[in-house]
This record gives sequence, C-alpha cells and structure tokens, in this order.
Amino acid sequence: MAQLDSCTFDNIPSWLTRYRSGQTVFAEGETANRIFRVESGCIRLQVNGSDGVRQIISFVFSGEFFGCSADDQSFSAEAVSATILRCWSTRSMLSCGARSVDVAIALINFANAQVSEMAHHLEKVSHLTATARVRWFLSNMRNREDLCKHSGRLDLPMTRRDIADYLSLSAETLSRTIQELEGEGFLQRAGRRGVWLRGQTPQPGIKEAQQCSPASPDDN
Amino acid sequence: MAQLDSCTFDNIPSWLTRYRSGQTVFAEGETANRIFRVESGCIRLQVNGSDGVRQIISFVFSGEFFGCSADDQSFSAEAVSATILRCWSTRSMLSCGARSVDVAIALINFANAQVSEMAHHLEKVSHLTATARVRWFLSNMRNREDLCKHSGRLDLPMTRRDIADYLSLSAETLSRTIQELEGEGFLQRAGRRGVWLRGQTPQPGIKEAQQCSPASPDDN
DNA sequence: CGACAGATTGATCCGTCTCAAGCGTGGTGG
DNA sequence: CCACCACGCTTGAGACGGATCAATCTGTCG
Repeated sequence: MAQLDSCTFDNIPSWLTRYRSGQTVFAEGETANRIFRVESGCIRLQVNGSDGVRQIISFVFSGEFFGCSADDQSFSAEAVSATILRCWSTRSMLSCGARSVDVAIALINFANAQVSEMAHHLEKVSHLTATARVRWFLSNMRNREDLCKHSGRLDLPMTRRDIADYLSLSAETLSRTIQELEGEGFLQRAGRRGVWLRGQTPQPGIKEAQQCSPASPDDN
Repeated sequence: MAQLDSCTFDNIPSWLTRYRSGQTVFAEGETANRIFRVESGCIRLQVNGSDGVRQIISFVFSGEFFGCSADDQSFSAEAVSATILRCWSTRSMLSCGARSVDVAIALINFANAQVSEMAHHLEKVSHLTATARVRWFLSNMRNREDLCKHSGRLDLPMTRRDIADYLSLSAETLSRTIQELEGEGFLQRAGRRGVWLRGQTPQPGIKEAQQCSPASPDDN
C-alpha cells in the first residue's frame, strides 16, 4: 500500500477511531466517505467470492493509507489485530485536492501505487510455486521494521489463514511449506505468529545487520 | 478499465497516435508522461515475471482510458490489434485536475475502478476452475457491444495466448476448456477468433443452465 | 489450569501443467 | 486467384503440485 506524504494532509481535519481484532472497518459496496491511515496495528483488504472464499488483496500497516475512493468501496476492510486509524472525510480530502496540486498528485500516486502492488501480487500468486510465494511474502514482511522488534525476528500480526488467503494457498499447504522452509534453514518458527528469518534474501535496497548467522549456504 | 466522462477532458489539448498489432505503447518502469484513451482497437496491460512469464492485467477497449500515473508505469501496454489512441499530457491533465474538481474526481474514480477490477480479477483467477474462468471471461466480453457485430457472435481481438495469460491458464488448458464448453453447447467456435455464445448468461449473478445435463435443448 | 480456535501432520485425489505431435486458418507470394 | 507456408491452435498422454478430508497437536486466552 502506498506511503502518502503525511504532511500533505496535516491541514485537513481528521480524527481517530479504534478497532478490535476482526472488526470490520467497511464492507464492499458501502459508500466511501472516509480515507484512513493506520496509526498502529494492521488492516486487511479483501474481496469475498461468491462461494464464500476470501481473497486478501493487501495488508495495510502503520503509516499507510487505504479506503481512498470517490465512489463505493470495491473491497472490504477488517482489522487484523487491535488497530487505531486516523480518518479524513473523503469530501474534504477531494475538495482540498481540487485546490492543491500536492494533494491531487498525492491521491493519484496513492491510487497508482495500489494498482502497481496489486498487479504484481496477481503476477506472483499466479505464477509462483507455494514455496516461492511464501518466500516472497516473508521477504516483503521483513522490510517492515515495525514488525521486527528484534533483528531478524518477525512478529506477524496475521494468522496462517490470513496469509494463506493472501497467497491463494490452502492453510494446510502453507503450513507444510513453512515446515519445509524451516527444514532448509530459511526460517525458524517462534510461537504461533513469530518467525526467525535466517536466509539473507538480498532484498533490493536495505540490508540490515544479521545476527550470528553464517552466510546462507543454500541457494536462494 | 474505467469509463471516464470524456467531456471532462475536452478542454485539455490532446492528439492521436496509431499502433500496429503487437506494438508497445509503453514499458514497465518507463516514466509516465501521457494518458491514453482507446479510440479504436484494443490494448493489453501486462507485467512480465522474472521468469519471462507474462501476466495480462487488463484488456482496454474503445472509449476506455489507461496509463494514468504521476510516477513510473507499473506495467507495460501493448496493442492487441491495430489501435488508435488519443493522448493527453499527464502534466497538463494533473495541473488541470488541481484546478477542477471534476477532473480530480474523475482521475480518482478512474484509478479506483482500476483497483476494483484488478481485485476481482485476482479473486476470480485464484479461486475459479478453468471452466469457470473462461465462462467469466466470455461473459465479460459479451457485454462489450462493439465486439458483437452480430447478436451473440463475439469477434475477439486477442489470441488464445492472450486470453490464457489473462486467466492464468496454459494455452492448452484454455483450448481444452473451450472445447469442453462447445460440447456443452455454451458456445460454438467460429474461425480462429470468433465465438457464438449460446448459453444466455443473464449477467448479474443469475444461475445459468446446467452444464453436464443431457443436451440442453440447443436453442439459439 | 482448562478449553477452544488455530495450526500441524498425514493420506489421497483431482485439476492443471508440461512435453510432444498433428492440424487448420489466415496471410503471403507467385 | 490460387497454392503454399507458417504460426497459432488443437489434441493426446503422463506427471506433479496443491487441494481436500480427517485426525491430532499446541498456543493462547479466559
């Protein structure tokens, strides 16, 4: 999800709301009247298939925006964990965008980043094996420093089922894949939501200090 | 892809360009400096995976817009068939959007429609069987009256390979699925790109005639 | 401490992919 | 205008990855 320049919106009135784990922020089809930024916690955006199967489109983390629409919401939003959101009125945001180039461009950029993310999500989910999907997901997650309380240790806010629905895998396959990656030394499970990442997948850009791990002998 | 209110942009200078089948309009990563509307023909938006596999994100038809971005393009665009495009400068479009509420809202709506389409594309591709995906695709296509020169007869501009890459199927599976649907009486192939649709899928959410049953009375 | 939802593990099945040939259409050149 | 060619499409056989069904285990929370 897009990083909007927060300063751009500082002059527009906003307020805070609080959600419990699992609570719905808005549902698909609902009229969009607010834009949100995650202050703390995590939100999942999802569409529900006709057969009740759920596809998670995106996880939204601290500092990121969602819900920007001038029409109806095209997906629903639910809290993955206890979450605090900052809200703006869509109306005031748009009318401000009509007066300020910065705001208008920020909104366009935001929407475009969303499209970009989804396009690549679709590409990954369609063409990668289960193992590659999980590696891709974890590599994305490790770049969010707010999830890494300790170096290399990921504390994921979402359940296995959430991850499975994000990657279009069954929960069983996801579990087996994680087990397999643990056998390879790529990761180590720590409780139900925690993961120690060992394999230093060279991410584009940042590479942070690893602890005592030897350079991964296995291939990527 | 979104329908923008064309009138909104009538006051912004534009020009026409022509593309041959297969020609690239822009590539992923390229700086976005134009917004396009299809005057005639068809455009495909796609991302290319690292392994060379191609995922088609969307087909863009006559009257629809694409390429709206204030940053770099997050996918590439190629002509499916001979195509004429109307182009606007992104700069002039955005600065106009900063002065006109209509234009700003139109741009937001456009981006949002794109997100909505992709979210549901992802959901369909992830959870439907090959047969259901093809039915879904054809049902979408049949609603484009510009493709139906005769009632019920679809003249698709794209190849099987294109459709397969859109639905995340192999070309072989797509072919077999079409054959199967022909056996059920859902469609009938007419040349390489043409399809007669028999099954009257009444669009929104209605269950259509059963498939595996004894020869649906072949009405046309 | 106890209970329950979520996670894991196992066995089996099915759908789709892959590799490999033929076939037909539509376009090209004579 | 016709014959030919090439590419895209079709069809077949086999393999495999992930889904499904079912049972058990384990963290987390009351």
